[in-house]
Amino acid sequence: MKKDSRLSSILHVLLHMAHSDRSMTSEELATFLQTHPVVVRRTMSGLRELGYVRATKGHGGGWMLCANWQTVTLRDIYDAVGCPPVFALGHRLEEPQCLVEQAVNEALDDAFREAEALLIGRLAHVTLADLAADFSRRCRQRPQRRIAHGH
Amino acid sequence: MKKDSRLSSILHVLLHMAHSDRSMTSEELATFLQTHPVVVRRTMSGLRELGYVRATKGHGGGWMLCANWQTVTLRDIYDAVGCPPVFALGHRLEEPQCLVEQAVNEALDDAFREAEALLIGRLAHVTLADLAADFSRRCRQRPQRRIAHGH
DNA sequence: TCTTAAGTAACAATATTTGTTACATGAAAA
DNA sequence: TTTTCATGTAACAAATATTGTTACTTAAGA
Repeated sequence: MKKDSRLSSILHVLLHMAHSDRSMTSEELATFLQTHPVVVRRTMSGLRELGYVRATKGHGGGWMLCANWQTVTLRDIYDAVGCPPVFALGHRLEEPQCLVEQAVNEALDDAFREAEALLIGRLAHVTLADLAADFSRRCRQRPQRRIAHGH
Repeated sequence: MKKDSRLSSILHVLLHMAHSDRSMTSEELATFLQTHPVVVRRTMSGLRELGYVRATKGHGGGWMLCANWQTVTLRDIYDAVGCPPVFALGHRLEEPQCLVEQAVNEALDDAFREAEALLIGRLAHVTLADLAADFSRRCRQRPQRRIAHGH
């Protein structure tokens, strides 16, 4: 299954915007992501509606941050891009008639619910400022990662 | 992203097989899943290779359980179907050159790793016997779920 | 008025799971 | 021995979701 990279992409461009004092066009941001400007506008639209960024048209226009860097968390950004499904695993039917299938689904859903709660909770405890500080810290402490890093 | 339902499907048919004392054909199992017999053979092949089930050809043939119901866990079945990716969320690039993107990816991966470890750990603590017992318990304790259940 | 840049709809490309067909292999029954 | 049944597997089609692209509109500034 193709993975949804909108959260990762948006966080990437937000950090770049934080290091710029002027507005940046969709084309500039698309260069960071090696993608198409329309993809940037589409993905950023959720953040604009929630007031985390502002877009202006015409000469000198583009995208400006207006989120509170200290209070907005990765979970807020996850919500802003539309709360995409977390798991690639699922059920054949959501509301099966078969009792056996109901039992299997509920047993699996127990585990899925816990894992999702953990993940979202972790995202909710990282602010954009934390992420930026983490970026700076990584650069200072682990410069060797600039060359190559495993996955 | 389309969700992978192989784990759910396989557990479903395994529970049905547990309630049968004869071998069952791919066609019978496919009826439970409302799918095609070839899908059953394809998905079961991993379990066959690991010795959790045995398939016999010809008249009276089909699939027979030979897993230790007390020791084989949902995690073993997850492995048997090929350890499909857990998350629908991911990164645009796995090994980006951009330092910002590296920092974002690693921050997200920390959360993903924890959530995946929790999920897999939960699956590893549920044996097939547990699941069967849970099924029986659900039937006894919550018969109203037979009619409808939310999701 | 012209140029720049976002907003958006519509559609193509891409990737993954699922569904299907076709054919080979093997085992049991007739 | 031939027929029938059932799995094994490759190849391909269908369905679905994300990503990429084009075309056009709206709006702001030079």
